[in-house]
Amino acid sequence: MAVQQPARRPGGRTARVRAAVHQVVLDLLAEEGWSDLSIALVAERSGVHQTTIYRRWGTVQALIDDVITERLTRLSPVPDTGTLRGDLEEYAVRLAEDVAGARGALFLRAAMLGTHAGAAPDVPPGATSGAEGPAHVYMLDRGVQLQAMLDRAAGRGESPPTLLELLEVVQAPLYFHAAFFNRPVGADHARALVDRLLSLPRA
Amino acid sequence: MAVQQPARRPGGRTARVRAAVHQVVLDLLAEEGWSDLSIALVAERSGVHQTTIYRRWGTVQALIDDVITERLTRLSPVPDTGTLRGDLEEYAVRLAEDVAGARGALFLRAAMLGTHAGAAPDVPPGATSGAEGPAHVYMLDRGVQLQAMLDRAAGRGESPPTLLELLEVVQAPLYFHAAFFNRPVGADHARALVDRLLSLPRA
DNA sequence: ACCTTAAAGCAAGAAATTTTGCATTAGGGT
DNA sequence: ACCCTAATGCAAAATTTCTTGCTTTAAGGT
Repeated sequence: MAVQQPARRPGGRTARVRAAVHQVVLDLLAEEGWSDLSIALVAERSGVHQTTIYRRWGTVQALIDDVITERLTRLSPVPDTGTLRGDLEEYAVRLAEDVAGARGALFLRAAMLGTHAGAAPDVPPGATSGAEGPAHVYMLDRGVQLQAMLDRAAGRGESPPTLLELLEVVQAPLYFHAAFFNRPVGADHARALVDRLLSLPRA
Repeated sequence: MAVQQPARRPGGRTARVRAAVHQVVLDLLAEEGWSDLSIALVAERSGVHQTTIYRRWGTVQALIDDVITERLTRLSPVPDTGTLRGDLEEYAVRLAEDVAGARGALFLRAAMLGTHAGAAPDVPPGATSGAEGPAHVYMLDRGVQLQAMLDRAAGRGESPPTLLELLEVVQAPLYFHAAFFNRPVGADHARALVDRLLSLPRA
């Protein structure tokens, strides 16, 4: 028989506590700002004891990272409209919206910091593996999904750009706007980026 | 006669203290990581008393921001090679180098966080003015410099891209690579971005 | 050289943040 | 239903972070 695992219990109360804490973190990120987010505050608002938060997440950074990762991962799936341009435009416009609001910028900043140097002391699940983690986990997942979207287009006989081109021409500018300027990016501009992408010289 | 100013004294010792602190922050950012940077540590290493750091900068964030801003501002000036392509390529390659190294990524992250919600309690100079500061100060300065570079090209009869295009097509991707993937960006790739920029349809 | 006082140093204390040992609650398997 | 124990709650203590009042040092002007 296999080695007896410590028998985790992710259900019931644990799940509720997790949800409550996550919710409060999201609220606080949105309303307060960024630096006013302390474990003490989250504990008070959520009714979850400080000790629990310290034991489960360890640091504010790890907590934020957990929240952000879940949030980003559960973001609306990549579109499948039937045409390459349709998919790209929907993706770009949605990304622009997500990332534009005051909330989006916060998420971006948080994501940028996340999952790097210090991992939580107690939580093995998403533990940072290597020293120089190549990227934020979210990016990898999303990359795979986007590649699938491009592959679908190729399967239909269209000639899609590469994933790198998509990231560089559409995603990077949107992130850039959100991160360094607080100005929102309109749907029209997002579509202009897609135009630019589609008019790149095909390899 | 004018109102008697408090008569600042930025010289001598003050300057030395500032330099010492800045140097230590740079070292710590480079060697340790990001989260291990505490005022206590900076004080100990620099030989400057904690109290001084608290009074001059107030928070770690403000301190980092000050260091980063100075560092970025003093970055090599925008090039002036005599041709648009030359300027752009030199700029792109240098930016890629600056931003690529382990240090560059840290700077980027720090800059991204900097100058937003909480300003230092005691330091009027670079105080965050509005509620929703449009961008990092550095970005504005650099934007002006880059615009001048583009204007020079226009003055020579070349037809340069807009500043927005330059930022979106060259700068954003470079930042994106540095921020979300730790992979360095080679000079060749940087130049490819310039090619892409220059082959955009002219307005 | 000699004042004046901004800026830095120092030490004590206040206020947070984080840890720890034990009691209590409630999953989840039998 | 019952048991075992992971997960949480609780309170006290340890630790770190930040503030405050006062003293000392040294710019920078005369």
